[in-house]
Amino acid sequence: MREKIIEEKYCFFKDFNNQEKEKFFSHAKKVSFSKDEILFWQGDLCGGILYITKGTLKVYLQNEDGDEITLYNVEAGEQCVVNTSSTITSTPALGSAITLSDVEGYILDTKSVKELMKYSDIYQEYMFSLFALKLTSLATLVEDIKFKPLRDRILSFLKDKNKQKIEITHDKIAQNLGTSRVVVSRILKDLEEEGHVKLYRGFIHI
Amino acid sequence: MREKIIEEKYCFFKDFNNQEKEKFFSHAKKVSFSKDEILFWQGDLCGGILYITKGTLKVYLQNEDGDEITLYNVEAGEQCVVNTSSTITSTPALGSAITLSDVEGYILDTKSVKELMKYSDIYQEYMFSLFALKLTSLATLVEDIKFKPLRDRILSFLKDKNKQKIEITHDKIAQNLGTSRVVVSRILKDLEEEGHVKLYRGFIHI
DNA sequence: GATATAATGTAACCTATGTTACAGACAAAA
DNA sequence: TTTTGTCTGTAACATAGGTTACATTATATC
Repeated sequence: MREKIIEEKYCFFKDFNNQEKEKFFSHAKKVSFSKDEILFWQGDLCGGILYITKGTLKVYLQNEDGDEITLYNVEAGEQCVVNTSSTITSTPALGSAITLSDVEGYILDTKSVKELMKYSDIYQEYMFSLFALKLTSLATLVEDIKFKPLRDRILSFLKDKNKQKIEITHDKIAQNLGTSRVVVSRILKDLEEEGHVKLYRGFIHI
Repeated sequence: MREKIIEEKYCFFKDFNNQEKEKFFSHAKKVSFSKDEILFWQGDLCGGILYITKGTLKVYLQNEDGDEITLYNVEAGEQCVVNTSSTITSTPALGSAITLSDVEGYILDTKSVKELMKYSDIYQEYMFSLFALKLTSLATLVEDIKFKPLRDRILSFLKDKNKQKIEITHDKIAQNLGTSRVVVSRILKDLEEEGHVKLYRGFIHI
């Protein structure tokens, strides 16, 4: 049964009563995307909220020159705040979203989201905590970009993966942090010499 | 009658019915602060939301070295999202707030805020649109810091004031943008030579 | 294996921004 | 008027990060 996954992954679902669950599933539509698909562009209006059961997506900002910087990733059990914000206030998405892997999930359309919010205190509270959380993470991002040297940001980026072996290219890291590949390579080399990491083709060991 | 000011300044108040207004004013407490008072520090827990009827405050981030960067200002008729977020989710404030002038207003305590949110759809919707708005402004800030040259950020900063004569010191501008006074002076001089501004002691003409 | 493609290494360079240090100019207070 | 503090101007310098350009590997595909 598909629904099991949602119930396991999304914390607010555990607290839902049967009516709330019913309201959710009677309107949610099963969707799936393949890797590297754009879910929405900066400026688009989102018509619903995606609840991921499998896969990962990335939300990022882009300037005119095509330079980008990642705001955050979204995995199963998480809800994308840019998507949410655009959906419930009918405003343009402030960033773009792209799948980093094959993604499966359910989409709950705007109308149903609003109804469920009105009906369910639990759902509503979840929304607010989501906003609060992402607001904080954005503020932290501002602080990091402004005050942290790239070296530290790269190290944090790697350590946040919570893995020994991180499969990523220097180019991807550069994109995530909003800098260039050469700079990342240079700094990674330094970090290797200092013994913080060990570099291989396509992956990095901490 | 004091209440008039709130009703005029805050848009959600216009749509309130008498019961909603009653709920608000039966719990809101009149407060006033003098210039340069700290309302809360980064990390503090806010016990209520401030509704300003007079004056301006500034919300900013600070790193260990004391360097700071302004997130936004809040004026009469606006609600501070950092304050709001901390209050309704009982999480530490992600920035600090200081008054830029004498400030007057009403504080609605956490409990009353939550009750009013449950009771009033209008109030609730206002909250969400506030979050959405500030999320966007933070994302824009990230984009600006990362991709815009300081020159442009200074120009935008000045033009956003929507005045010919802007009374501000180079030092204040530097604090707002998270840079140093010398750099601001240098760039302002350039802007003056290009004919964009005219510099005086304590104020700037556009 | 041969070849093409992607990932990495590295050098040489440029520039915006930050830092330190000090001088002059103005304004308020005495 | 003198003094004191605040604001601005400017020079000289340091440096992190971005850019260009090209060589060198590793991996995948033929």
